[in-house]
Parts: sequence; structure tokens; C-alpha cells
Amino acid sequence: MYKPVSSKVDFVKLEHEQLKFWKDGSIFDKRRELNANGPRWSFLDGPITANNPMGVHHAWGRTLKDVFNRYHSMLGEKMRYQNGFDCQGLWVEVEVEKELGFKSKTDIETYGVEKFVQACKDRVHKFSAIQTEQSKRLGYWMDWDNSYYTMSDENNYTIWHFLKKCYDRGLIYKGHDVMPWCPRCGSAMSEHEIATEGYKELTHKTVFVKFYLKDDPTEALLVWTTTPWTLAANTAAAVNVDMDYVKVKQNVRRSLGEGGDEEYYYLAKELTNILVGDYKVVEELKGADLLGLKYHGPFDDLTAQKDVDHVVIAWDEVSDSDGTGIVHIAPGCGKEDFQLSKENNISVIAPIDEFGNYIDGFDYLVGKNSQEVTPEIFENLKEKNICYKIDQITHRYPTCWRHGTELVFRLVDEWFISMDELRPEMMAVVEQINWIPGWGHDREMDWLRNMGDWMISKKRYWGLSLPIWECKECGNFEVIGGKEELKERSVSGYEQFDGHSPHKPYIDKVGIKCSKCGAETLRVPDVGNPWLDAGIVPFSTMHYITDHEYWKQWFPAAFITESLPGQFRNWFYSLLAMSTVLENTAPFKTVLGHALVRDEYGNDMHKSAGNSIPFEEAADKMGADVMRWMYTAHNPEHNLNFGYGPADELRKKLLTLWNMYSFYITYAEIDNYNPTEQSVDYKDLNELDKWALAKVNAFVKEANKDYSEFHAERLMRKFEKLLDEMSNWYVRRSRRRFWKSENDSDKLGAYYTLYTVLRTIITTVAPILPFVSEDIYQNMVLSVDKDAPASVHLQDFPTADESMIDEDLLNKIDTIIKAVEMGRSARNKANIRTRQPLANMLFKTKNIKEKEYIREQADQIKEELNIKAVTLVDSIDNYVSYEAKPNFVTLGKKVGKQMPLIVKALKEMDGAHVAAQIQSGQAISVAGININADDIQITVTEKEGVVAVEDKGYVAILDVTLTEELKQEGLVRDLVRHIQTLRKEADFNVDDRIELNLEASDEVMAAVAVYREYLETETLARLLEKPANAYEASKEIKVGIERIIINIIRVK
RNA sequence: GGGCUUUUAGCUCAGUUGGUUAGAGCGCACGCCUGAUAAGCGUGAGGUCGCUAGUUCAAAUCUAGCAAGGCCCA
Repeated sequence: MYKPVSSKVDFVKLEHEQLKFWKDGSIFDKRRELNANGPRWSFLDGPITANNPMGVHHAWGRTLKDVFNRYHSMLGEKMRYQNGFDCQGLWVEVEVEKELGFKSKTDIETYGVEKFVQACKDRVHKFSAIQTEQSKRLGYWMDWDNSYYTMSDENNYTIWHFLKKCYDRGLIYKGHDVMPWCPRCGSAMSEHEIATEGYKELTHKTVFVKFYLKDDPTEALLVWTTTPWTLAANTAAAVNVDMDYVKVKQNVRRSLGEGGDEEYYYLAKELTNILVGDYKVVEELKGADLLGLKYHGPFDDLTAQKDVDHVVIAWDEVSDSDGTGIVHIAPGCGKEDFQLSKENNISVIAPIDEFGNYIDGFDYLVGKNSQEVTPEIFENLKEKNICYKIDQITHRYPTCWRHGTELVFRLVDEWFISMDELRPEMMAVVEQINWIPGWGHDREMDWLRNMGDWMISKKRYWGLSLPIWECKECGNFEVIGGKEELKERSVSGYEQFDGHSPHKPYIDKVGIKCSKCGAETLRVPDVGNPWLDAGIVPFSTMHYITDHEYWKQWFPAAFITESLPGQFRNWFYSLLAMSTVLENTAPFKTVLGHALVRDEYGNDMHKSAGNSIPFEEAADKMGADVMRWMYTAHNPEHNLNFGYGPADELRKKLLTLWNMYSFYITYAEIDNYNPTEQSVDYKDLNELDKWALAKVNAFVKEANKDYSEFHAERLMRKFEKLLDEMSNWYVRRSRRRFWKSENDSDKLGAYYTLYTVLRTIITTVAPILPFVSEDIYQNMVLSVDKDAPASVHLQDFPTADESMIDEDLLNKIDTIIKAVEMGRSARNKANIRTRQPLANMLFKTKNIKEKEYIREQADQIKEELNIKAVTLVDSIDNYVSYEAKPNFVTLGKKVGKQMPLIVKALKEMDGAHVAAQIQSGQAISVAGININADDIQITVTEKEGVVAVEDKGYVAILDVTLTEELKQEGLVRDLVRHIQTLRKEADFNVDDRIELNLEASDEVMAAVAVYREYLETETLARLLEKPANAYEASKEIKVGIERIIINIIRVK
């Protein structure tokens, strides 16, 4: 009937079998068919970058996605199951460049943009295929043949549509920005690229320069810079208006020996230590006093500087921690400088081209590289007699993470979406969203408050082609909103483009006519910011443009989940921005964020550190179910410590489930138990069974709540507790019912209950542990229930039968468990092993109701604790002392400020007396206030030298007197245990009958005589009066002081 | 400098609306069962809940400040 189940199980092997079963049986397709007419549940997948194999950090998010998808699928809901791949952007270019051995953009141009773009596409296809297989291994159920790719035409053209809408609202503009720039890449770096690994400790030559004032040629501002090449683009100097400055007098020793001239320098009062030689402070002043001063720039001789007015401006970031307190401002060479130029309306000069060489207008510097020109600049400054001194500095400086090149800051044309108008709209949209964790809302709002305009261009090759056609003649630009529009507007080159994806280089062939001046214009060469690609997916993948009815059915997404760090300003941001522009509504209702994967000791995982675990290795060693358990059991807002240590703990817990199952199968097979033919009415079950069903139904109820609120970690805590209760109480307490020989209704009740419990559990956790639950289901359920669905995952998600959640019963069994725990504690304290029977345990409960419970269930306690009697007592004065305390929870609300009075008065009253009154349910008067029995708690403390245990109002006291009879029984139980062990060692079957011979003292034999029946029953033995001729196993053992030889032989 | 967040047992983490004996797992110590499971079970030790002040009859929990770590922004 059932397939035999070993308690030894290979979970990894099992997982591969179930993967095959799902595939061969088209189980996923069957699930979709079942739900074809169900209500919709719209999950939206955030695209994974298809640039490398998936790692264990991706597997966290993908597990969460799958878990909630599977839950909703078991509710019968219809889903899209569409996975997404993020395809375009510099990350892919970088890897392809590495593959091809490229060093710079010129290598790409030489190689050919067309071939390069194709290589990028190929890489994406290669890794999307790998990631698909990895995801399947994880158990992730998706419609893998229908994955979306952000490089698809539909995705790109939908972004065009979005950009066109921005353009129509007047939000698109061409701006300038100063970007960190790698002269080797010929490209800007994003802040992110620098922040991750870009800074290096470098030493640079620095220079202090004199900026002579126009009004007085003997006075100069002292200015310091670490980037001498930028002096050629100086247009201003900045001071802090509130800071103290000084004017100092120095004698100038000129190199030509003129000597003796006096000059006056301005600098911060705190920084006079940089001065060379003697000086005299002739005036103290505030930064404000310097504002507006005009000076001769350091490179006024250059054509580019011809019309520049150099002036002193205010900047509150100027400090006196280094330099001179007067800051050289070159708006074409620094981000903050550029910002200041806008605020103060000062000139902007961009000095270098994309390779870092000076451009036209810089006369004798033209063509020279900014990184190599420093010595020449110094010479030039010296010749002009404006070099005060040369120094050096070691500081953290940004470098290119690919080339190691020092970055320069360069003024470039970029395309932007103006965000100020969208800011309040997006903030309103954020309010519509359920953020998990809740502070995600605050983080997103903070980003939105502070966000600048969105730079959407990148001077690279592989990505969205920005649909901006800019007229070289009149400067007008237009945004094209789709392929059809482009075709209509095109005046040249469309045939060359037709049939290609909208990527470089073909798209760049298409010319349109400028609607202002009629000139033929081409597309700007830039590609788009990749977050546009991911942000559009609530529209593109749901066919916003091509099938609007379909889109209406699936938008907005009910749920998204992604890794938190970064996404507030990346995916969440782009989703919000794009949905706000297109529909002014939230693109998703709930977002669940999760943190980062660390190694098991909490360190960052790095390939170089040797502590990273590849996905395949984890799946092969710990198994996907264990991985999924680890991911779902963890509070997602905190980093997860992933590793084999934690995995092993979870594997043990998984084994607990497995062993219950294995236990069930072992006996159900022997008894030929079939739950479909031998089901039992609830009313005929015993209390233990009803308790188990109450627990399981309560669990199902909680599971529905936790899944629907996206809190898998809460569910997993309850699951672990339930497993422990079922295994270590229900199964253990029920064991004998399974192996007794008669097939009575009690036994059937046990089978029925255990089957129901196991089936309900595996169904409830199937979304989290899809493999092991399937494996159990295939054997335990499908072997007997021919009408059951073909897979655990084709079942409906269970609903709790609330009528079975009997609170009284739950409380009752909890009280029993409490009594047993306390009894065990007392035995430990008395140092008496459980095998030695004891005569009595006195037990005191908190209240009368629980006293009844214990009375009813005394047999259970006696059996668990191996004691002959449980005596319920009210008075235990001899063993414990009492103290009365208020019940703070209930009384606090009633009496408020009088609490301290009551506490004090109760302390002074006789505890035993109060306890007696409370026990009888009387109200008592404390400090003149009448207090109900319910509002008093009696705490007891065991007296010295008594084997008593007290906990939260319960007291257990063991009678440790050992009579001769008890000793005899204990001895026989020891003997039984040894015989059982010997049977096992001799490889007998559990149901083999044996003949037994004992060689022992008269005392032992006397004990055996008394408990002979017990001994024979337990060991399936017939005690031989005289030795047999031969034995299969023999052993000498020691029990206390007795030596006993055991001989056994199987009866054929 | 601003925003968010973390700080509870040796380690990793729970701790709902404030209620006076703060929990779990691992680790540790001691022990137990031997007819599901030694890949098992139990008992125990271990915490001034980061610090300071405040609100309150009552604070791990609420408020403010401080300190240290993390993420983001400037």
C-alpha cells in the first residue's frame, strides 16, 4: 500500500525526484488550469540582471516571491507567473568588454557597435537561461517560457511612450552636469559606481596660488587646490561669510632677487600656519567683508577666460580645516562648483574633452592631458609670479573601478526629467502603498524630498535608445513616442533600421525633419538609464499600449518584493515616477523588502574572501527546502546570516517532520490503515487527538493570516513550535496506541488523527517546503486516496475548522504538559532517573478548573513521569512559603495610583493566610480596599531541602521514598531496557518473539518473579526456567550493585 | 549635517496594545529514553534589555538626549 519510508532520508535526492515529477506530470500547468477562472492576483516580478549566474542572495527574494505566489495559487487565484530579466546597461557592457579584452570605448568602436550590441544580447540570453535553470532548482514556479526581457521591443517602446508623455508635459530638458568621468572609459561614472569600490588613498601635488585683487595689485587672495589643471577654468573664489579671516603682510622674496617688496594676503585666521616665513596680521575681518572683491584669474591669458569676471562669492561649506579658507571655484570641473555657478550666476568653463585633454580655447594647453599637465601648470604659475607654494596631500580620491584611472570631473550635456513638478504627485502615490517594513515608506519619502532631476542619459552603447531627436540647426529637440510615430516622421534611413530592435547602431540611421526649422535631424547618441527599463514593467509586461484591456485587468500589481538597500532610489523610485506620469497612481499595492545575505558569521560574502556560497553548492549540500526554510524563517528587514551551520539546525527540524511521517507510514502499513475507508468521527476521538486537531487548526488559521499579510517569518515560528508539540507530545503520547495488537476504535482514532495532522501540515507549509511536502504527499496521501489531487500543490489551501479550536482543551493539555515538565524538573533535582518508579507526586494548580484537568488526565502524567499516583493538594504549607502579590494587569487598571499601597500592604500580610482565602475564592480587604480573588496572585517558593518545584503558581512535590516494591520494579525496568538493547544489537526484528534466560542473584530473581508478566510483555519474551542449549545473544550487565547475565534466542 | 535603522543570554534572534518571574534556537553543564528519531529527549546555568534623564501607580516597550554600528542623502 505505502512505499516504505526510511528514517534516513536524502533530501537533495528527494528534491530532484520531485522536480522530475512536476515536469513529467505538468503539475504547474495543471495548477494554472485549475485557477483559470479564479479571481486575479497580480504579482509583478522585479527583473533580475541577466549578467551572471544567480547567487544565494537572489535566492532569498525569489523564495519569497515563490512562497506568496504558491499560497495565492492554492487559494485558486489566477496569476501571470511572469519572470523578468534585466538586460540593458553598463553592467552587461562591462562583462562583455572583459570577455573581449577591451580597455576603452575606442576598442568598442573599432570592434563595431553592431557586433558589440549583439554580444551584449548574447550574454543576456546565456545567463537568463542559466538563471532559469537555477530558479527551477530552487523550486520557483514560473511560466519560464514567457519571461520578459527589458531589452524587448515592447519594453523599449513603452519607455518611449513614457518619455513622450514627459516631453508633452515639458519635463524633458537637456542640461549640463559635472560628472565624475573616466578618461579611459570616455564615460561618466555614476555615484554608485564610485561609492562601492572607487575610492583609493592617493598622493597629489597641491598648490597655493595668489589671486591678485583688481583694485590693489599688492593684495592677493591665497587659494589652495589639489587639482592644478582646474585652475585654467577658475571663475570664482568662495569664502564662508561667518568665518574669521585675516589680512597679513609679508615681504616677498622674488626669484629674480628684486626682494623687499611688501605684499598683503587674505586667508582664514585659523590657517595662517600655511604661510611661509614671517608675517604680520594687519587686519582681522569676516568672510562677508571679502564678498564681491574682483581679482585677476590665474589664467586670464587664455582665450577661454577672455570675458570672465572673477569674483569672490559666499559658500557656507567653506571651512578652515584645510587649505586657506578661500576656495578655488571652477564650475566646469566640480559638482558643487557647478551648483554654485548656477546660484551666483558666474561663468562656467569646461576645459577638457572626453579623454581628459584640454579643448580649443586653452591655447598653449590644447591637447595636453589634465592628468599629465601638473608640472607645466606649476611652471606657468611661477612664471606669472602667482605661485605661493607647492605642497602635497594624501587623500581618498575617486578612481575608475575598471581601469584604476583617477577620475576627473567634467561638464557634460545630459538629458534630464525635471522632477520638481512630479515630486508632490509621487509623494501622494507613496501614501497608497502598503510598505513592509513600515519604515520603507519613510525612506522612500525622504528620497523623494531630496531627489534631484533624473538624469536619464548615458554615453554608452548597450541600452535603451533615448527617443530624442535634436536639431543641430536650430537646437530644437523632439521626443518620439513609439515605433509607428518614428516611421511616420522619418525622412531617411528607416529602411536601414526596419526589422531591427530599437538599439544602436541601426536606430541611429533614422532621420526625421525638425518641426521647427525643417532640417533633417538625428537621434542623440546616448542610451538610457537602466532603471527606466525596470520601472516601465508594470506597463510594458502587461501590454499597456498593445492590449490595454489586458493591462486594466492586471494593473496595479498586488505585490512586489525586492531587496531593500538601493531600491528606494532605484526600482521603487523608477516604478513610482513612471506610474505617476502615466496614470498618477501606485503601480503596486504592497511591497515587501528584504535585506542582504551575509555569511553565517555576519560578514559580507565575497568571492575573494572565500566565504561566498554559490547557489548550486548550497542547493546540493543543504537542499532547496532547507534554503527556503532559512529564507522564510528570517525577519526580512534584517540581514540574513546564511551558511551550513544554520542550515544544519533547520535540517534537524525538517527531520522531525520526516520522522513523524516515517513513523506513521511504518505502522499504517503494518495495520493496512486507509484513512479514506476508516475515517473516524470527531466526537469519537480521544482528548489527545482533539488536542492535536485543535493545535493544527489554530495553526492553519494563523497561517492564512500570516501568508496573506506577507509575514512568512511569523508563520515559521509557529510551525517550529507545532512540530515540536506534535512530535514530542502527540506522537510520543500516542505511540502505544499504534503498536498495540487490537485494531480498536482508539487505534483508528490515532491513525486518523495523525494522518490528518500530517496532511494538514504539509499542505499548509507546501508553499515554503514544496519538495518534502510533495514527497510525503505522494506516498502518504496518494497511496490511499485515489480521489486526491495529483500533487500537494494542486490542493486548495486549508481553512481552519474553528469548532475544533477548543480553547478549554488547549488549556487542559497545556496544564498536563506543565505538570509533566515540573515533574521532570523535580526528578532532575532529586537526581532520580525516570526508570525508577516513585509512589507519589503532590501537585498544586493555579485554580480549581485546572485541578479538574489534572484529575482527569492523571494517567498521562503518571505514565510520563513513572509515578504511581498524582495527588492534588491545596495546602502545601510544609513545602513552600507564600507571597501574595497583586495581579498587576487586572488590578492596575482598576486602582491606578493606589497600587503601591496595595503592594506594600500585601507584603505585610500573612501569605499563607491570604492564599487560603484566595483559594476559596473570597474577596479580601487590603489597605481598606476590597479586592477580588482574581486580582491577587500567590507566588510560592519551595523551602530548603524539599524536592519541590515551583513555577508561575504551580507546585510539584515528589515523594522520593523508595519502598522495596518500587526498587524491585525499577530494577525490572532496567532489566527490560537492557534486554531491548540486546535485541537491537542482535538485529532481531521488533516483533520477533524470544526465549529469555537470566543468570542473577536471588534478589533479582525475586523482583523478576513479581513483575514477570510485565517483563515478558515488554520484551516479547518467554522466561525460561532453566537454561536452553544455545543462545543467539548474551550479555552481562550491571544494575546498581547487581550483576546479571542475559541470554536470548528467537523463537522460530 | 539630515533621514531611516540597529543595540535584549557566549552567538543568532523573538518580545503584539506599557503590567512587576523578559523568551526561543544554537553553544555550554548535567541527565534521560532505548519499539519514530543519538541526525533523539529532558533539566539547568546564563540577561543591571547600549547609556542618561523624563512621563507613569508601573517602562525592554512611550518621550527626549547621548554613545556605538549599518544603509541612504547632502
